[in-house]
Amino acid sequence: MFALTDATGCYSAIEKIFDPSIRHRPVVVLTNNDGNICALCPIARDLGIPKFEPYFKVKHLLAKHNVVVRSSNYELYADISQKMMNVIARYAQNTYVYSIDEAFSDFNNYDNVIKDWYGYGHIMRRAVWKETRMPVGVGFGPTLTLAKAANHGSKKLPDSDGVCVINDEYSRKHILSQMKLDHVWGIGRKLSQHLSLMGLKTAWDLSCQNPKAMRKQFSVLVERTINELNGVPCLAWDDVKTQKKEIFSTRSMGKRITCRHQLRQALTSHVATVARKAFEQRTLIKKIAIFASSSPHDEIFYKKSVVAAYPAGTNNLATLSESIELAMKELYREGVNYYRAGVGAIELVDATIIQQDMFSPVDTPVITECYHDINKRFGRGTLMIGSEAGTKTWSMRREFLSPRSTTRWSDIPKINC
DNA sequence: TCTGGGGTCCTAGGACCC
DNA sequence: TCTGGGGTCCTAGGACCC
Repeated sequence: MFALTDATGCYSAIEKIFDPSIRHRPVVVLTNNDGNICALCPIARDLGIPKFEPYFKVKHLLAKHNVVVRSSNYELYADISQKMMNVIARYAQNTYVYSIDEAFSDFNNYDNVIKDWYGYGHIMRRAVWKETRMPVGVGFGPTLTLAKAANHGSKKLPDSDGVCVINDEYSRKHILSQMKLDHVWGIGRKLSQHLSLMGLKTAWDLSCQNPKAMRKQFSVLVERTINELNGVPCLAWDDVKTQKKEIFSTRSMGKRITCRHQLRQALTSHVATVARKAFEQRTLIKKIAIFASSSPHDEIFYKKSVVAAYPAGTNNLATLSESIELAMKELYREGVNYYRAGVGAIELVDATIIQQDMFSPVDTPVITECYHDINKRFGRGTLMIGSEAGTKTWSMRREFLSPRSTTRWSDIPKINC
């Protein structure tokens, strides 16, 4: 048996933890740069506020309903998420954190021990609430896809109270036949359009299709999904956390960049982020892509990307920054209003097994290690590449940022008696 | 007249996830 | 005026190998 535990309106729920005055009010959270709405609390959802709408388009609607608006506060969310995951991890032999607000639990050896999954789900749910004040839904199923479906049911079904279990034919049909096709894990917009043309409407309809025939018509992914919906496991997760195969850092600008110096500053700060993440997971970079563009909503869309290669692999920030300098020659055009820029490591190799190259200079890892060590001890930005220094006038807009209550001494909550 | 059969690696693009 | 930021996997097609 597997379980999926998932927070309800995660970001908006976290905003409510440290601000009791908004607990009974509708709350929405915006994406980076205050662009779109990316999370709503149940009260806001019931008011009919749309998700993934540009903020400027729904501003009037939010004002009308007196909705509380917050900017994304990832520092706070990441910390609360970790606390939540620690509680969840206590209740199964294996846990896999799938995203910031959801985790799979593996109960393979518990089948003879736990008789009442429904009751067990409520124990987990109460523990998370008591220790972190996060509301979660729990779904149980014999495959990961069915656990996902049950979790969906735990929030959407009218007769559910936060826990849903698929453990027999009756419960499987009951939940799948009330679940829309595009809510199935692995079925996105395009596929559900195709499938609905074939007359399929619900997850149950999909599960009744012939997997082999669907593989021919679509792909192996659809075949797997159908099998999973029928209780035949096809998906698994790795026991150990695997290294990332790509690492990207990219942002849109709070204020457009037009000058060369600022674009270089933004790119240098992105490459520093990528280098740090690569170092943390102990990989070397063999190829990076450096890119910059105007906004796709602009009349003339400018987009350019440059790839730099390091045959021997590197995580040396100075080496990487030199590539930024070179790329600038190709990326920068006078008169372009840069809206977005970023850097992505697109080829990574394990740093613990290094293939030497006769023709490339050998990196001195000591400097890189010291650099990261100092920044870790004294805070990010203590050391940086020169071209990153200075005021970042383009940095993202976060007008409605809440305090980082659990990670900054200056933001610690105060209680006035 | 008839022109093999098996494989790998790479890339671009698309679809999906949160 | 103002529209997120990450990731993964699969497929098809081309180049190349013996």
